[in-house]
Amino acid sequence: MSRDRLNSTFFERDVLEVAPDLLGKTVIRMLDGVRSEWMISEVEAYRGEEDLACHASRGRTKRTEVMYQEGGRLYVYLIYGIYWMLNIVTGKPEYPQAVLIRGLSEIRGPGKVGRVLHIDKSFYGESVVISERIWIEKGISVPEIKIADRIGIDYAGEYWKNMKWRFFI
DNA sequence: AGCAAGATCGGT
DNA sequence: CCGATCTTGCTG
Repeated sequence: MSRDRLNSTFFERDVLEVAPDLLGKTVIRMLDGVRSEWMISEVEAYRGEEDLACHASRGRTKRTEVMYQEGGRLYVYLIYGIYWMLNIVTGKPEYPQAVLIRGLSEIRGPGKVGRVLHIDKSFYGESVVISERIWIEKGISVPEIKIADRIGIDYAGEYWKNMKWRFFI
C-alpha cells in the first residue's frame, strides 16, 4: 500500500474542486505484475442531474448508478462500441458527479486513455481508494491550469455546452 | 422487440 | 467527412 495514494477525502469533494486538482497527479496501473505510471494532463467535470451533458441528467439507471455512490469509484462505459471512457466519481453519495480523464502524459483523448490503461467493463464501480490494480498518487505541482468548455456534448444545449469545465495543463 | 445515438478516433 | 461496433435508454 502506497503512502502517496490519494484517499477518500480527496475524492469526496465537489467535482469542480477535484477535477483541476487531479491535473499533475499520477495514475498507477498494475497489469500482469507490471507497474505503469501516467500523469493526468486533461480532465472534464460532469456535475449533477441538472447538467444536461452529464449522463445522470437522465436520472438513476443501471448505467449511472455508480455516480450516485461515494467519490473514488470508477465510472466506465463503452462509447461507439469501441472506446472505454474512464471517469472517477466524486463527491458524496446521492450527488451524481464524475471526472472524465481525457489526457495522460503524452496521451491525448479519452479513447486512447482507456486503451493505454486497458480499461474494460470489469472496472465499473471499482474504487481507486482500495483497488490493487489502479489508483491515483500525488504527482507534480502544476504551474498553470488552462480552462475551456467541454468537448463532444453538442446534445447538451448552449448553456451546459458553454460551462468551462474542461481543465488541462 | 426494435431502434437511434453516442463524453471517439483514424483513415479518405 | 465517414465508418467502426455495441451498449443503453426510449418508444411502442
